[in-house]
Amino acid sequence: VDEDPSDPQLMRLDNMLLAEGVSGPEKGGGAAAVAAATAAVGVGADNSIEHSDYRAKLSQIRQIYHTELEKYEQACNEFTTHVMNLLREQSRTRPISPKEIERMVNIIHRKFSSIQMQLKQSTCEAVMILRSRFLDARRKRRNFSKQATEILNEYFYSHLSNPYPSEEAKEELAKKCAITVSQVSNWFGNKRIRYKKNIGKFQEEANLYAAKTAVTATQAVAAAVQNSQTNSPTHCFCFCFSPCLFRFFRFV
DNA sequence: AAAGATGATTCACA
DNA sequence: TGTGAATCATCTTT
Repeated sequence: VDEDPSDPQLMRLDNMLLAEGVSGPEKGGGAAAVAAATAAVGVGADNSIEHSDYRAKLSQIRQIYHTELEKYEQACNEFTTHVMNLLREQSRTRPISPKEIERMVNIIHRKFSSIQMQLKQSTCEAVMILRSRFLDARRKRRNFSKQATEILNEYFYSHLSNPYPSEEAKEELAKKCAITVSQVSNWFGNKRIRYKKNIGKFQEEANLYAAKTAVTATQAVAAAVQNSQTNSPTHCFCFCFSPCLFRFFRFV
């Protein structure tokens, strides 16, 4: 897919989350984080997500991740100082070595970092869910506008002898039709094969578009004729033998 | 609901 | 790598 929907922001978040190696699933704990993160992936009843919607939800997830992370950080610090205070109190009744304190702090930090890992994992999952739903939504087929098909058909039937638009032509068509270049490519791919399979079925359409382009060509000729009366007459000759006109006269 | 139309995807090939 | 062909999935028409 050349129009990759993967948002650079999303990739950054993914990479950030995955780079540190998310640990294996540890059940229990971090449930609140999972709930918070996945809650951000709510979708409409029709299960479709607009691009802006998608971005909004993505930043929502990111925000949840960061606030949760901050909360854990704070909780970790608070708990550590709490334990330190307890140890200090205990030191009045029994001797406590610095090594024991260090060990305690280590245990606490390990515990909290494992919780943070779970947070990362659940955020990752939430992003994945969001992304897959977004992709599903994009997968949904929607017909092009009438105007767009008109433009595409005009090109197709006026280039019937070689209906292979160049990359530049595709880009221009895409721009005119407000679709992507790959959609233009798809359209032409489908059109060529379907036209070839049943030329008879498309005859009417072909005539229609040949006539349509002929009319514009005729108008151009008329303009050229008028122009040639005041300027050089060579232009008129060129217009008269345009392929569109030629085809038009063959059909009618 | 069935049939037809149409945009997208997949795969093979030159 | 662009294309043809087959096919899928969804939209539109009947």
